[in-house]
Amino acid sequence: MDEPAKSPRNAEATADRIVLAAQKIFHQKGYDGATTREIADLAGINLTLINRYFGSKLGLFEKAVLPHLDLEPLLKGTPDDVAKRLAELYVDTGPKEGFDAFVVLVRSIASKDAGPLLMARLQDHALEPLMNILEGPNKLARATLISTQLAGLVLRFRIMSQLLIDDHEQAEMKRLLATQLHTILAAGED
Amino acid sequence: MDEPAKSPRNAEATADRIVLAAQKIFHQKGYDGATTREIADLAGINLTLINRYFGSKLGLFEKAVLPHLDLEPLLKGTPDDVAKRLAELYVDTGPKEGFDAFVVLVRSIASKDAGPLLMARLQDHALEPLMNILEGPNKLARATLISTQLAGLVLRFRIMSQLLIDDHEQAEMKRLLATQLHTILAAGED
DNA sequence: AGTAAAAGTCAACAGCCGATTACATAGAGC
DNA sequence: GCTCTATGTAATCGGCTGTTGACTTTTACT
Repeated sequence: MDEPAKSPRNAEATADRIVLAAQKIFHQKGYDGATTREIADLAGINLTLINRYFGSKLGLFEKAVLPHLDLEPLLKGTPDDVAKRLAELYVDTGPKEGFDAFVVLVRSIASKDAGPLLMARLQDHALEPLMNILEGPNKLARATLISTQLAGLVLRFRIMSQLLIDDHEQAEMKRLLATQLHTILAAGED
Repeated sequence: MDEPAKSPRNAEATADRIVLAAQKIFHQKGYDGATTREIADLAGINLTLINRYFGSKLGLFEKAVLPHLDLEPLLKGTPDDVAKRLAELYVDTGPKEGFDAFVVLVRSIASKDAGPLLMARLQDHALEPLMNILEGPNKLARATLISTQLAGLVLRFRIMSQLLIDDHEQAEMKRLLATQLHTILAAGED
């Protein structure tokens, strides 16, 4: 049960531990709810190292969370592929452990400090990629309706996840969602 | 531009002023971001009256916000009516002034104190009413997909509302959304 | 071995927050 | 007019937060 032998005086490794701990705490409590002391404790490092390595709490947030707020990796393939992948991924009643940047987004959107950063990032790395894979007319309207549906699903299944769901209902939900997404994604196809 | 002549020593009127101010501040900053001092200043009353009349900040939140978190009034009429009404209401790029309980919800969902109250209330006064107006099978799945879409739209148009939208795109969005909602709402009709 | 820089530690500051206690004032009923 | 109570005010407490400056320890290099 010894400590993991904290490799001696390695700045890079220390910064990594801080980032890992920050992701976990930001995920659980959002930006405002997270405290630098709690992050430091979880990382097993001294509080002041956060400011030394990242300048400020907000600087740490930018390094630990913002880069992972990106929808693009999920949008490869045909409209069919994308619709099924998103349905499978976002209708998920599984355990909520780990780190999810979109959960952090919803839990931090009201923050005076982190909110503006999140909105700008979402614009460039969620709505834009979504518009770029669409064919046909009304790209903005269609991309918006998809992104809002996904945002709502994050809220429902990854934040308000206490309400359990029957397996059959869950399967039906995935089917309905995939159909809904496909309708919008393929609206411009022949 | 005088003050509204604070009627002398009227407890009920004072409590009302506090509620009004609380709604405005909670709307703007969410539960954690709002401070009792700011609410008291806006209401033009002494800070301690909040605790006297409502017990605590959370008590004020329960009286000022929770009762307005109710989807039922919007669900009257035929599926056609409901779909068009929701599309018109939730795809709205208008000014974000006033008080909207669903905005408060999204901005407070991460709060350790207010979060649980909001989740319970949403379950009883949003998902339940939605399920009750549905005919046919898979009520939970369909009601969930509608509620998540609406939640996402709140986030997009009432919180991340800085991005303006072309009139044509907005009209198209309403049309698409109404179709989408109607498909789910009327899934059990003949 | 000696030195200088990097890495880590310690103590504390200044500010804000919700809540409480004790005190002052006005109004209603007799 | 007096008193009791409801209403409003002032001062402050204890706690938490992000951040900073001064100090100590380790590592790398000559």
